[in-house]
Amino acid sequence: MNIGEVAQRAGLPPKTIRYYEDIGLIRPLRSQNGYRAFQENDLHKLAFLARARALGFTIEDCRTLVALYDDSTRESSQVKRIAQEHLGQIDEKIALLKSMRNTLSHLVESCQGDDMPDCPILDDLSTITQ
Amino acid sequence: MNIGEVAQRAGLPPKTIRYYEDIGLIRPLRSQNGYRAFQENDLHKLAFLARARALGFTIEDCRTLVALYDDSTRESSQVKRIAQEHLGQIDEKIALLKSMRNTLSHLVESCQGDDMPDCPILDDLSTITQ
DNA sequence: GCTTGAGCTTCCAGTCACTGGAAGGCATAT
DNA sequence: ATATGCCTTCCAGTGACTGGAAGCTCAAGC
Repeated sequence: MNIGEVAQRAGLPPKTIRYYEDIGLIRPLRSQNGYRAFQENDLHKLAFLARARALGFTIEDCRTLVALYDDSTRESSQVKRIAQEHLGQIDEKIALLKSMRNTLSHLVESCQGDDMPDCPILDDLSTITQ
Repeated sequence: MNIGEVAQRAGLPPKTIRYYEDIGLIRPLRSQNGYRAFQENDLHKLAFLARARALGFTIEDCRTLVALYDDSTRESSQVKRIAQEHLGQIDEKIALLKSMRNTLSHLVESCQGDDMPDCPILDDLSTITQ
């Protein structure tokens, strides 16, 4: 498979796949013409990466996960721990966004939104909070 | 005020304040010794920026908001519109994270997390979803 | 056989919003 | 005179790509 096909099937842009090779996440073979020659295994790894990234795992998480994926002697507890840590990070992000949402929606509600310059949003934002 | 004090009071690292000057968000005066000489107005703007960034507005949003802040002939509807758009983006991010959380927590629950290599998390991740 | 166009290659630069570190000047206290 | 701490600029790096240029390869059409 050339990069175009594998990109299609894994759901990643070719640029990203080249980047993943650059940083050592995958090591596709090369054809005689210099083209990358992807095997089934590469495709699965790339699909893996696409899905893990979509779930918000960092590239470094992915590096560990791919290594575990390749390692037949892994313990599933290792994978579970990484996933749980990530779940915790997602929860933190959600909490932060909810708090931001809360503050901002109060501000938006309090603003007239007319042709006058008075704006509680700007007033609040420029307040120094010691 | 020197940069250290203003950093303290606005709640931003000095490095970030210099960066904000670099990209033209603020234009502090200079003392004869070359130090930045911040006025009250600069302080308020920096507090504004700190808070807006903490609420997740992009730098470009901030640029617009600061311009409106400086513009006494602004209409509050302009500010409200930007805030509402941002609120929508926050909602999108929350929805995305919740969906990620959902998928991931199902995976985590289905994984034994023992010393065996079998791991539904890895199995799922490597599945090609057409 | 020649051309055209798509697809592939590498390499360099840019994105966003900082952050770290080096090298050196300035201010104040001892 | 020196030590310290704050200030300055400049350069480089982060994470995870993304865009674009210049050039090679391949398959199809004439």
